[in-house]
Amino acid sequence: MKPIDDIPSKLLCKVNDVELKVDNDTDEVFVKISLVLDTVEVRTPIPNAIHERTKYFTKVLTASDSSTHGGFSILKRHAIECFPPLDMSQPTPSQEIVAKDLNGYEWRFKHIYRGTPKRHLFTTGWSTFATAKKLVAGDSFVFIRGENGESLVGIRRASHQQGNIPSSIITKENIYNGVTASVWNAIKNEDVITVFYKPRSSQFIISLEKFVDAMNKKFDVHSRFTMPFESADFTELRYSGKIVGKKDFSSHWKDSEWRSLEVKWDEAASIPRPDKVSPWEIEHYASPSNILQSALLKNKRSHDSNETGSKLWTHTLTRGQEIGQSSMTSSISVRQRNATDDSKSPSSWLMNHSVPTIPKVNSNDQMVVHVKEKMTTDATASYRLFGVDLMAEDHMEPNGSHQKAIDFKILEEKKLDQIQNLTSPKEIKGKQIISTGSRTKVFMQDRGIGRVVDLTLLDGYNHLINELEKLFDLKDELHMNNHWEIVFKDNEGDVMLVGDDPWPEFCKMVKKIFICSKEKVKIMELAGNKSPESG
Amino acid sequence: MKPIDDIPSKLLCKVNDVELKVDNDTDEVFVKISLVLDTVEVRTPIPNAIHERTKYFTKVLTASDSSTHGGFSILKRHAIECFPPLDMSQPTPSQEIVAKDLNGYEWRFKHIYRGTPKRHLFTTGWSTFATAKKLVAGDSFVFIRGENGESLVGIRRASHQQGNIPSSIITKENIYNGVTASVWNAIKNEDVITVFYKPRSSQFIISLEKFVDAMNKKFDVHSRFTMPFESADFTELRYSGKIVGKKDFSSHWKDSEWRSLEVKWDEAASIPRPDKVSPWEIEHYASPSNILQSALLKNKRSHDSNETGSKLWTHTLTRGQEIGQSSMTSSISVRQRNATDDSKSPSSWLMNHSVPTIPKVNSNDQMVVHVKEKMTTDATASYRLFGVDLMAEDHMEPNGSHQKAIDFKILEEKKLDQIQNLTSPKEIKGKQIISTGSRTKVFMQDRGIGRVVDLTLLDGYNHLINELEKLFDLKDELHMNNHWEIVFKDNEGDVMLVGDDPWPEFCKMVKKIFICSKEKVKIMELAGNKSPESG
DNA sequence: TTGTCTCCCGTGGGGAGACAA
DNA sequence: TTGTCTCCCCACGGGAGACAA
Repeated sequence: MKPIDDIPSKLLCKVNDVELKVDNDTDEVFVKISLVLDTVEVRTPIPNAIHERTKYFTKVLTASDSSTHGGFSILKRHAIECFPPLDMSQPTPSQEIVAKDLNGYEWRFKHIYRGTPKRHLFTTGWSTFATAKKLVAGDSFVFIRGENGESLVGIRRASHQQGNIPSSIITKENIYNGVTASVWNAIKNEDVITVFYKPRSSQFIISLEKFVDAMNKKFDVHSRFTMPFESADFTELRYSGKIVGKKDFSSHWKDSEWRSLEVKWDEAASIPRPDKVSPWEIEHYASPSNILQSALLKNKRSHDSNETGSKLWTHTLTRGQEIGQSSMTSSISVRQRNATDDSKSPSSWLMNHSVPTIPKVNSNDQMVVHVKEKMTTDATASYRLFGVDLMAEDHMEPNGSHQKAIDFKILEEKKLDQIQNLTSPKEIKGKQIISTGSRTKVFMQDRGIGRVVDLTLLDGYNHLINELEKLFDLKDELHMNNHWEIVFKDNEGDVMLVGDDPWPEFCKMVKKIFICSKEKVKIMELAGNKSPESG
Repeated sequence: MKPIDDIPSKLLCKVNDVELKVDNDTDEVFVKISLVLDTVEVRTPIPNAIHERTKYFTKVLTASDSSTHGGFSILKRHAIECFPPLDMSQPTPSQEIVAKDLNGYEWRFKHIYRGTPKRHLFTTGWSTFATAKKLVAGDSFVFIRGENGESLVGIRRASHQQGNIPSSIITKENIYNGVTASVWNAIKNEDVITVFYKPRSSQFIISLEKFVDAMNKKFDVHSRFTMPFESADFTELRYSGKIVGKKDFSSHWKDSEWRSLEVKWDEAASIPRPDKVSPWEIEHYASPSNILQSALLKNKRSHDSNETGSKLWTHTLTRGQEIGQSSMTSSISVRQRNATDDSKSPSSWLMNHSVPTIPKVNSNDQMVVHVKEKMTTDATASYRLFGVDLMAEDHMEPNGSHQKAIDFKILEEKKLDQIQNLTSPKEIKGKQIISTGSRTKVFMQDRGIGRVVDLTLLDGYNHLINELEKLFDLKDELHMNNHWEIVFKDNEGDVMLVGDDPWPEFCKMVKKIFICSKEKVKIMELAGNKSPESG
């Protein structure tokens, strides 16, 4: 039984059903998608209700908002747009705002207009909410005023924070076997394939349209491209690079285009970027007008091709790729966004801010269209669908105690699975060569976002420390040496103190650099809940 | 592909490896067991160390203990037995008690003797601990006084509290498929089968001896039996009942005895009981003298049958049964205990109270015997299988905690914990090593961060030891040689004691150096780990 | 001897205006 | 207009003896 040998690297599917879901613990949204192979008839579902224009606002939490002292500042225009008007004749007008979250729980906030100068605030009720949702500075608060009075609240976490902690008794191998076996069963029995899409982490379902487009583009070695990313504040960043290699990187999955393009980025970036990408993630490098044009074309076609839009390629995940590489590629919060993205449309807006709830998208179109709308919404928003995401383990560097649990997991799995051995030796070597000396990721404890240093531009440890202090705005803290420790993971996966090796040796073997506090953190759980700034 | 049809309902296996583990979040203990089908040869490990007498106590938390007001009352005899003596000449004698938990975290408690009448209390530090571990009334606190001053704390939760929450995106089908596929692969490839045993919830591994016994007992419909359970305060409860049905209840697994007996209980009970049981869970109803007799017989036989003791039946789990009923990890807390249980023997007491184990058996027997001895030790104590004291959820092992430290702590400590002892960036600057020659990594147990020594700059073992003491801030500890063992992995991957080879030879073959506690070395030998870093 | 209660008091945090970016 | 600070004050909870089981 080696189902992997008999499963093609991609499967043409139709969308059978889509369920929007919320993780009850984390408020993380995801979509459960049921797919059938394209040979099977798709059922025709009930038309959708009509989407109405919706008032809403979102605000990235400031340090004050998320601190334990006091409440939440509401921007004036947000208060006016989304809350019932206050009786301004009173000295300190106030009212109670009630709103439900994605789980259906009701939250009550005292909305008060006070202070000198006057401003809008949430006081009573806010800290309960912030504590319950474990909000920290940088996370976002979303408020949607319901037409019927039923308002909604939602959150969106800043950098990619920990999703689900995998049960410690479920190994990656197990999940992997489970997924492949499930897919195989679905193929054999013409059964549905149930998959999960998590925004910003799933990468295994691609809309057929997108896939075909990518195949037609014919990316060759040496050709230049751009790829959209998401910055810390959710805005789009676009980086350009050059394709330097093109092949099947997984021996298990022949003819898989998934991450088949090896790339070199033009410039350094503040966010981590993969060194292998899939054709559908990138665009040919073009002038802005070109981009606009191709966008328009694409938009047009998407309106015509309802049928194809409902079809998806399911990229079967590969052991070497997903399991082996996930730790490298994952923390990348890669949101591809198409230039055609109408970020002003309410539905896409909602998705972007993780308040998908309650499908208000309503059309009289048929299911295919309906699905397609939703899929497109997702696709437009992120261009990545899906995955049984072997997820949490993906995001290994960021902060917090949870993260640590995951780190252990990874280490453990490495030990068990000998992951390194599963990927082809060539691949490993190639990767080392590419990552050596040019771009090295740096992570700092309690900072969710990784940075990158180019060691080839530095001439020694002192220089490196200067650079790190600059990157993380540490002034002289690292040189002062009373709080931080600098360590690195080497090419053998060991974590070593920075400074023991000669500089050139260090540059050759360093994979990632970490800055950690020296302080013994006794209570990991508690420490993990505090915001970096307040702690 | 329907592997389920081709996997027998039970597999005869030998124990290949056992790893004690702790869930970092919950302090829940579990064991990772690697099994090989009985056809494969089992390797022969080194005999076991001697278990020493250990002082410990456990206390079920009262409402006052777990309330947010005030501290923790310590019974007088516990304080006297387990804490250093207080200076009773003072008006309110007090001291600080330091102890590590299974994760290696240190907890500090103020132990004070005060009030009228005088009593022993934990004050400062207790509430932090109780909060962090999320203790509630009814949970238990465990304290073990280490011989070397390194005391240990642990917890044991009262009723079966929820263990790992399965990730919302991993379906039961997926796990099920994963498990069956993994087992199938192991069968086909004669590979190891890795399973996880969780005390009080796993029921799929049974010692061969126990299984054969059960088969010989021939339980028939209408025959009466007793079955042991565990009450809320961890004491044994024994309920009797009658067998009312007997058949394969799972259509998937033919000839499976697993939960093949439908039963009716004699009386109502305060704890949930299953209505289907497996033959090895129950005993024929008998008078106490009969029980004693059969116990003696069994004990005798167990000494004769070294070979069979190391074999296990792995009951392949079935969809309806495992996935459905045990909900992945937790369910009815069925503790089998044999009437022969000598609950006065220290080991059984320890196990029952979640303080374990280290098999006190030392023998010069071979692996099979060794494994078997472990099994028998456990079996004698509780008749519950596996490994080294799996009884309690928070089972702790004085030496075992180190083991855990390794599995779970490595990265964490690397990042946060024990960093303080290490060199600082300042030191780094002045300490640039010129030689690019021989750099050898050194790792110390419970220190996450590796260091490097240059052996070419050293002229012998003594020098090396000096250097190691410097690197890890050990003063004279290595020379004192009462706690640490220095070992190395050589160019053939073997782990050897440092000092046996001539210095130049050593320099030629050493790959990595490890500093381990002597205890840990023993554990490694016991568990058969191949290198300190993995264990 | 030890579980619970009540009293005492310090800390932390929610709510307010001040102030400055 | 809105983010941060500081001040104020109260509630919560840790530490103590009282008291009773």
